[in-house]
Amino acid sequence: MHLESVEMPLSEVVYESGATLGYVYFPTTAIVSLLYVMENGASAEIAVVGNEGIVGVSRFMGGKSTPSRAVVQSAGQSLRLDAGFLEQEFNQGGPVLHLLLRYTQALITQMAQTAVCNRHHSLDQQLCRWLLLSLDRLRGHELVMTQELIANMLGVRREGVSEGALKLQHAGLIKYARGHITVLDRAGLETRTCECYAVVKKEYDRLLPPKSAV
Amino acid sequence: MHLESVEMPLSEVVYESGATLGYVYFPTTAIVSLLYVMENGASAEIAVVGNEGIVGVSRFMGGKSTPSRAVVQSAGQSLRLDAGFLEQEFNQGGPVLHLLLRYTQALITQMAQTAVCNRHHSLDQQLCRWLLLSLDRLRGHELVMTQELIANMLGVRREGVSEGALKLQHAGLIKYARGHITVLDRAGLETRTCECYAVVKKEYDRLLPPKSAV
DNA sequence: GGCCATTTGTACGCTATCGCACATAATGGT
DNA sequence: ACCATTATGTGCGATAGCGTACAAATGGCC
Repeated sequence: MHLESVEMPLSEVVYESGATLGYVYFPTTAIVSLLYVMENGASAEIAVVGNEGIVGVSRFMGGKSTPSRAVVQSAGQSLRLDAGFLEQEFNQGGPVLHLLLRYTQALITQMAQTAVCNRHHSLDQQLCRWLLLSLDRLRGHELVMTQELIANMLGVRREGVSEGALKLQHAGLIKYARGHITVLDRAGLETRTCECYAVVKKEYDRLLPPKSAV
Repeated sequence: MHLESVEMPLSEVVYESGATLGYVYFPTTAIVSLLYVMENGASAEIAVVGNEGIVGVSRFMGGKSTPSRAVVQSAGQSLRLDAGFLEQEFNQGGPVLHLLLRYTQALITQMAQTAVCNRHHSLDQQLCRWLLLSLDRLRGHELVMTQELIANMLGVRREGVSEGALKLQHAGLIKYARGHITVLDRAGLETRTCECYAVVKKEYDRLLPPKSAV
């Protein structure tokens, strides 16, 4: 069979910047972060992919690689599909092709909104957005993630995340403990985040209605 | 014929956020900016499209619309194609499909890099990047563009652009005069800009080698 | 039970950019 | 030639986030 389940441990690099992708991944319980690492080592997250999406879009888009890196943000499982097989399927057109492309458009929206958010919104707002994005892609209400790692994703200082997380904790929205965040008040986060979260969410719902499946 | 030439005046809105696209456009001499306008009116450019690309990618990606707006950044001409016709062509697969998708991937790279750049680089660097992106899509060395408009694109204050442009002018890299910028030293701009420009440029060259045509 | 590495909290000066206010300069229409 | 409009230059205090340094707390491990 071309499709097999694989375990994805936290911080695993799914693919490296510029590398040709041998597989594409459909996260089931894992969450994967697409991020760009700069020459000086600083990084910034470009998009998040969970069970709604596909890691390795560039493979069927024709480029086979991208300048970004994919890292496991939340450990879990994914279905791995041979890229050559997917390409074949893709080239036959039909519903598979259209579903993949609609997902890609949703991904584009997320990237675009990330650009806007990076430009205009406060660290606090972005932190809330990030927590919500992760939460949407998780089963429960707890994420395993240090402030250091969140800072890497957002492309900010760890101290900044520390302060932001404290505010949220004091407000009773989250509970933080050595790499374990429990979200207590989801609605509260939605109040504090910027419009970017809702824009992306709405677009995902529009392009990928819950019923659709491969 | 399905393809016709249209004039695109400066600042024309090619399509509005959320609107269904009736046409897609292949700029020949025009340059189009994709930007997102926030609730409070502030905006940020997400990508630029010139004669290398297509305005209205979302149409064949399946979404028919996007949350962003397309505005003419530099007046000129474009070829306009009926979206339905393109879709039809697209669905037949083959080289047209693959070219469009490769372009879309290049566009994705540009958006991703914009996100990174917004996060990490200085206004001065971003200004240089912006000038180079425009320059690459123009015939000559002169762009018609007020500082106010550049500020809108970059999502920064007009005063910031003013200061940045002055520095460049004093360094002899550009000449600025009431909405007319002449680039005198392209290499100088490349020195001052961040790595983002080169990353995107390289990826465009890789995905869309000069010889390819529809 | 105690040690050490990891994670988180806090402080402080620095810088880029913002928001606002206003001065100056060039252009075009009448 | 004049004036209104548009475009650009400049100054200032405010602030968000940075870089750095260090302290405190927690949990794993021997």
